[in-house]
Amino acid sequence: MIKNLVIVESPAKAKTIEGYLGKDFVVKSSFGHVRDLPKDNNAIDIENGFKPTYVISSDKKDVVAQLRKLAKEAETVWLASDDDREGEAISWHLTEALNLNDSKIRRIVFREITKNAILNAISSPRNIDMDLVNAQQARRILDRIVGFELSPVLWKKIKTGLSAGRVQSVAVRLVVEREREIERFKADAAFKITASFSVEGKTLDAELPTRFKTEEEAQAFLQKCIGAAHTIENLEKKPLKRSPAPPFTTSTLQQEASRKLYFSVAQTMSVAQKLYESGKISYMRTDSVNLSEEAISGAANAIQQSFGEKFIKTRRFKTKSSGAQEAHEAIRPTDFSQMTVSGDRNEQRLYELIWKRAIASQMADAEIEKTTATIGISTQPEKLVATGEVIKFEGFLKVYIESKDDEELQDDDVKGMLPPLSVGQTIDLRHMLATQRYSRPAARYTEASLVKKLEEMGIGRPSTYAPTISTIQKRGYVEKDSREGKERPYRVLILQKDQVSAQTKTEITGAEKAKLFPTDMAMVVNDFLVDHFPTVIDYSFTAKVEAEFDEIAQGHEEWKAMLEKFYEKFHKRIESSETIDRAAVSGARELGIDPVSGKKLIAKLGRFGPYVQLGEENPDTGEKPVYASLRKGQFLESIALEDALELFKLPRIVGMYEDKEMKAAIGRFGPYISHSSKFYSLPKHLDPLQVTPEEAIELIEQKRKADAEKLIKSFDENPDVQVLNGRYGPYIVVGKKNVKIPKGKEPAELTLQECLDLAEATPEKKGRGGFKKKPEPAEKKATTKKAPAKKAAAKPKAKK
DNA sequence: CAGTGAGCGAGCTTCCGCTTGACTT
Repeated sequence: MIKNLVIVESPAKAKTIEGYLGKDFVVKSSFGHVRDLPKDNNAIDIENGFKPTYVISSDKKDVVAQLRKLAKEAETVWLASDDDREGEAISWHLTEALNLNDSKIRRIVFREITKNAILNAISSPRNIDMDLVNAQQARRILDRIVGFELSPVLWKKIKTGLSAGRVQSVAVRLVVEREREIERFKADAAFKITASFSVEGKTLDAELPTRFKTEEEAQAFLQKCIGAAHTIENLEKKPLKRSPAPPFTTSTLQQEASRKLYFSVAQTMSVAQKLYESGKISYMRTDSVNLSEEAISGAANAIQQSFGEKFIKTRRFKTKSSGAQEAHEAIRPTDFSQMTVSGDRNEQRLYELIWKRAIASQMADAEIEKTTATIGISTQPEKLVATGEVIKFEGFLKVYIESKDDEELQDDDVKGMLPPLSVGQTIDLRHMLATQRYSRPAARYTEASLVKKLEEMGIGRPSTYAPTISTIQKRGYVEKDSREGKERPYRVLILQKDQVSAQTKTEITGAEKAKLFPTDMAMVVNDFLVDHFPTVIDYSFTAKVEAEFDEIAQGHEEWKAMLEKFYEKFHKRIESSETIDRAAVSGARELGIDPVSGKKLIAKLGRFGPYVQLGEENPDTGEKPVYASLRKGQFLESIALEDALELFKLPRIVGMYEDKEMKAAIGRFGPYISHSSKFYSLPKHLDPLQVTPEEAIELIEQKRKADAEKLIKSFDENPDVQVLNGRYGPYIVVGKKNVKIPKGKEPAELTLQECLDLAEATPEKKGRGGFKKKPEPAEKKATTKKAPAKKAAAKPKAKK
């Protein structure tokens, strides 16, 4: 018999809270939502006022059963899910799923996990706010309708398996539009003048505030500077203050961990999860920059201990993002006196980052003195400017400096101290440079900078940023990739010892590391959605519906009426999309005429990905077009005629070996040789266009030798079955399936039958993503070799 | 990692948001 059952969302939270409450309280977790719309297409009865059907999520059956049992025994059930829209809905779903009646339940909320906050909450329970619950239902149903009506349109018009949704489609759109912006971008160059002086053995660097458009102008300027005297005309000192950034939210943590530790957003979340579960940090999915009073005084104590009174300046930050629901604190250490933690290297590094950021947020401003020296040139009216900074008081800079994205970086970001100067002082020129500098296009998104952008637009939630980023990659819309840059020449003019000389140097431009690139599929799908469903893919769509959800939450609007209004227009668009011609959305583009054959070259997106087509079908002459797939790094929108023509040179027959052809081509994993249905990757030094038969044969024989060394056992009766030695120890291969060897079995003594049985007992790997699914007919033996293998088992499933 | 690129059309796919483990090739 228990007196009080408290239900929270997270098990780690439950553990902490149980410690705060007496033994009259049992604290359990719901592990998030326990009920949801079923996966099928009839979850919402649109005709009957969008009536939803809810089911207990399959992975929550046990949790709900356990909670139901405890709730039955308990006198009072305290529903303590998060203080936001989703949390309110979780509480409501719990009352439904656990059959709780109103007299037994109390709804309580708190926004920080501190003893005071919990006890306060217990002393002021309230009822479940049905307006807030309805706002959540409207959100859930709208997302389901958008996703489940839009995606099938894509299956019909573009490719099966594609997806669209309120959040992911906008994320893809951002990446697509950024790519096009970069594609359109034309860099313009200008000459920047810098000068280096010698002041009593020390160096003083200065710059001309204006730039010159042409080399001639820059040349003329340097010429005029020959023999000039340089004098300090003015010295100005200005005090500057810098303030620390607020403590981390999910999105800012992902950004900093990406910039400083090179973590992916998923990696950041999984490392943070471990820190949270071991009680070292507060909750990591939050949009709040707020710290509890207890945390602030904890930070102040730690600062006092390590740096002294002078460095303390407590602050209460306010959130800037409008969509924030602030159900939790900002991300912070649970114990500020712990500067480091145990755990693996990544946990330690992420913790340190969190500690520094949170501590710095409660530290004094940095005081800086900025000096600007103006340097006159006796032969010219133009002035050079040198700036330097001296830190007078470090303040928060002692522990933490926020990093910036590439696009925000300035060349002169790091400034040192100037040598001692006085007005009227003449200084010696070492050299003056006019360097050609190109403007840069907007930077491609990283995972983290895309999250930042989404958050600014109020799209997505802390719990979904990382999953959204991986969804758009899994669906084949976006690829995280690195590119080598290209060399670009630039001009430098040098004035030294009263002589002006010029030289051409080269710089690397356009190199990218772990950036997001849209695929051709993303381009085609995005254009289709923009054309036919402009509303839902509009950048302000989420903001608009959020405003309506707020109205519902306030009780000013009825949720069914809101959905009705939205659905009417949206569904009309879905219906009229039926008539769209498939061919019109293939992204076809004419590249030009092949100068050799005189045939037309077209690039388009097909069922198997982007390809180019040379020539056209002509029934009169019997002429047929030839096709070639685009390679990694090539795109429909940007591939040039000459690069496309190159594609037709591969695959190429290298020669014969054991009466079979050896073909060279480039595949998903790079260049390779194929021979008798087997593939052999080409090492870097072999070019698929140049590789000789001898080289190819050597490659095949080497690979065979290596494979033979891995082989433990094979069976003459069935060559599809082998026992091999792999990276993780011995395993069995049956056809294309890898099978684990159970403990206690000697790999060398396995019989064929044992292998087959083990393979049978191993479940199929359910991987999605590949477009090559070959469902085997269950009953009939289908051995038709020539027929396209597209027949699936015709086993009608009971529809519900 | 090939070859393919029309349309026929079985039966599959899909959303967002809240939470953790179970996976170990």
